[in-house]
Amino acid sequence: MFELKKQQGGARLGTYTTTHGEIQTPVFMNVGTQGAIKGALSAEDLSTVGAQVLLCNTYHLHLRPGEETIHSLGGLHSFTTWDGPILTDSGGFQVFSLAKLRNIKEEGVTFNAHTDGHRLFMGPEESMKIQWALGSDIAMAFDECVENPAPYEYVEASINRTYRWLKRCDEAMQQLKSREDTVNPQQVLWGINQGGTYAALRERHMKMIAELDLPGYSIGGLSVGEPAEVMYEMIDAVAPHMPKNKPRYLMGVGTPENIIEAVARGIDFFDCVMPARNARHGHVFTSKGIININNAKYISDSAPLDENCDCPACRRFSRAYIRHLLKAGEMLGMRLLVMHNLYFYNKLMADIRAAIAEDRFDSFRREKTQVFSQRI
RNA sequence: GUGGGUAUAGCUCAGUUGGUUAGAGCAUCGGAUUGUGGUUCCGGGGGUCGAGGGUUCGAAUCCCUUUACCCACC
Repeated sequence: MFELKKQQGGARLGTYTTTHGEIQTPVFMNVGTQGAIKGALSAEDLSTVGAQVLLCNTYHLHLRPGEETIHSLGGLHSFTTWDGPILTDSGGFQVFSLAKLRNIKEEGVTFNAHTDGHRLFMGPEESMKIQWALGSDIAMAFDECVENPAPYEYVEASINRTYRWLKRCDEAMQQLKSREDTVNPQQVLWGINQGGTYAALRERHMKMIAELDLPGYSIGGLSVGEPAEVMYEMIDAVAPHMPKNKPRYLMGVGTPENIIEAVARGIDFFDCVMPARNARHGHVFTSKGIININNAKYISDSAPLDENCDCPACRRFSRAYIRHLLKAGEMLGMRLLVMHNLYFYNKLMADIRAAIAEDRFDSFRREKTQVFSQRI
């Protein structure tokens, strides 16, 4: 399923094949938590911004409209009309980030829904059942994302539990896929590495889950408040123990600089809410650095957001117009900004792939990490 | 013309029996955001309290004069 085509230093160029199409890696997965990218983007717009993969969320879609509804309508691909690859997150992170009162036990987690506060339970079997019903191409394991910082003893106990949960996820998925009403028989399960900011625990846990021989592995629980350097150290600790011929996914990351640095350390898959969320607040990624379109200096700026960008917003509209739309609360302002930022991220990944293919990733890395991080 | 009312930040308004450096919301300006609760969070700037005079240790607050606007009546 995953073909590693080339390596330059730590950076990898590959192709991951699903029944809904090939994914060229390194890749950025576009986050559409509730089945759509926030900012009024449709499945059609996903193609426009160069998206290869859509990421949806088990927990949110379970709350509404419910996985049974989506299953009865033929699964997420049919429901959203996005015919490309879809990855579903397991809900593990949402339990950690959204739920206030959560009670973690061996069976799973009891917590309060963020929508109306009702008590609900989710464990490995529940998460797999939902993701199976949704019919995503890649299902993520139900894991525990521990807080940062967390005591060593707690994290150690947690990775053991997350390992047991992973085995239960694997078994549940095998059983479910034998059912006649399976929407996506080719659905696969990826495992998630945890271990907080303890390199030794990260490494130990990675070795444990690698033995299960799953078709993909991810690193979770990072970019939750720790410095970027610590995150890079954790990747360096884990990556050497990830199977070489399988995709590697760094969950929830990150800034353009974070992504370039992680690619250099051997990561193939990324996802992050940052381009979309920041866009909604006027924070724009450009080829020359970061701008805040809310700033007064753009009030009569006739230039596009990024003169080197070919996205629908930049091809046609001025900074002044988009700033006005955002200030005036017109939905189009948000939509154009989200489209631009996602186009930028997907283009960034295409540029990274080209750089690796042409043996110039090192210079690309040196040149771009600085530029993309600066404010202009 | 007569009577009544109002006047405090760009806007809408609080402001206790007169008592620290006159506040809020919105607007404005800037920042934050990392496996997304879609208008969020944090911070900054901005006032001759309509004007002038008086009382008082001290006035946005009390008194007088005046100006503008609003309402009612003639």
